[in-house]
Amino acid sequence: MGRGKIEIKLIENHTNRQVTYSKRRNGIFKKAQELTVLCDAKVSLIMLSNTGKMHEYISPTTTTKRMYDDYQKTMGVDLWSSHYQAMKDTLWKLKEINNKLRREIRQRLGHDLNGLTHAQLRSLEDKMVSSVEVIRERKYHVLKTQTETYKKKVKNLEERRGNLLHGYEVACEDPQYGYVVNEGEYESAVALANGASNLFTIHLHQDVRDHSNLHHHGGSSLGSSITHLHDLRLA
Amino acid sequence: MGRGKIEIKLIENHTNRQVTYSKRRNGIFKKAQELTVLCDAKVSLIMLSNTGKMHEYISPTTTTKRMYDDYQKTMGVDLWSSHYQAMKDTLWKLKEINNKLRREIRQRLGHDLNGLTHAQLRSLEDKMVSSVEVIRERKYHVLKTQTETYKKKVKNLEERRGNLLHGYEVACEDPQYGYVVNEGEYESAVALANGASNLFTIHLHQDVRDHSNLHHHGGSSLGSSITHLHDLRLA
DNA sequence: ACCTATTGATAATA
DNA sequence: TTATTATCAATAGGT
Repeated sequence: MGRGKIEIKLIENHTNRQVTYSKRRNGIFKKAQELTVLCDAKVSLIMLSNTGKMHEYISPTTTTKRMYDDYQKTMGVDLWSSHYQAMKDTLWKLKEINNKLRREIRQRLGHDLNGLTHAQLRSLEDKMVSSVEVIRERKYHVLKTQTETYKKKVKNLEERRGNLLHGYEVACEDPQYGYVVNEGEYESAVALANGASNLFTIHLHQDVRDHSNLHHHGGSSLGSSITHLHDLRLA
Repeated sequence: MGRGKIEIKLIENHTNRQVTYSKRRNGIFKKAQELTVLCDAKVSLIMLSNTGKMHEYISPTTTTKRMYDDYQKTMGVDLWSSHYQAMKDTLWKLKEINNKLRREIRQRLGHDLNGLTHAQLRSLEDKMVSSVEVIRERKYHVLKTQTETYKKKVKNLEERRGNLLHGYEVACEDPQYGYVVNEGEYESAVALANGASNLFTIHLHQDVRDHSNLHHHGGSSLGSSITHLHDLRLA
């Protein structure tokens, strides 16, 4: 249909191909819309040109997602199963690991010991005892370090105070002054020492879907009677 | 186009509608195929009649899944994210919990203690010590129970043996006979006692996708030049 | 984009 | 369902 029949084979001329694509695409869109109305059918039509432009028609009575969901049901082949399966597997493995970890912790808390034999209990006890030893050592270490740090701070402050007093040659004998300075610095030191516990925080970050590279420009050369036409460009 | 132009509105006559659907459907399929060839385009066309019959055309150079994937990328909105999001969330939470559990275990093993303050270490130590106490008690309990079970077994066997000897009034003084019986039962008893540890097994089961309710019948009234046409019926 | 000769699609009918 | 065919619709090539 045209000024001469054409063979159904790739149109070599690039411009010609573009024009034909555009014309025929609109033709198919119109036919899809007519079928939707005439026969109460639901149509999902997605077209991707060789230049990367994407266009779709979807019947107003449905959505693209629903159409593909129906398609999946009908085909019996789960289009997304490959996506799903890996995730399901991961999920399952994580759950399994999780349960094992929980059990281990419970046992180390002294619960859930019913299933363990005497030998297992003995082994567990030994491990716990040696772990307690490590913890105890660490505790002493922390205590010692903290004390030393504090001592150093105090010593340093005393020195600074001495220098101050000496440098200005001020015979300020009021003991309250020095005391206040000391106390102030002491409070800071303690706050600093305790503040270290704030480091004990788990920092989490979640990857977020990238929504850039989306070019969506609507429009259609068809009449206003045709709605639900989307003109999209591949990123 | 036909013996008279028609308004684009629902065809009331059921039979007429069916006929028109069938004809126009094939027309669109043909045009989709022509577009694919002429313009090197990729087309995914899914049609669902009001009678529940589903038909699709997909360009030979691609697959329905790939078209849908591309479509999603272009739209930026992940159409199946609703399916996945819950799963993704669960996955993330599990990972988080997992990490916390691991950390807790490591700390209870005496590792990773660097971030803990003296107070935290002290608390951990106390918990561990009391847990060890529970484990120790359990250990003794198991030992005691096992011993008692064994004692009972032995006693029971001795009684049975006595009854046997007495019942048959056999003056079998051969000490090896009784010894053998005893030993055999002893082995069983020990095996039974140790066998309890086999109960310490986690039973796992995974749900499997249901693939029933699939009706797939191919075919198309178009010529052999049009391939990749599927005629499907909704389950 | 628009035009129009020509081919292609199809509504009515059998 | 399938075939025919008079008509209308789509479009190839040119502006």
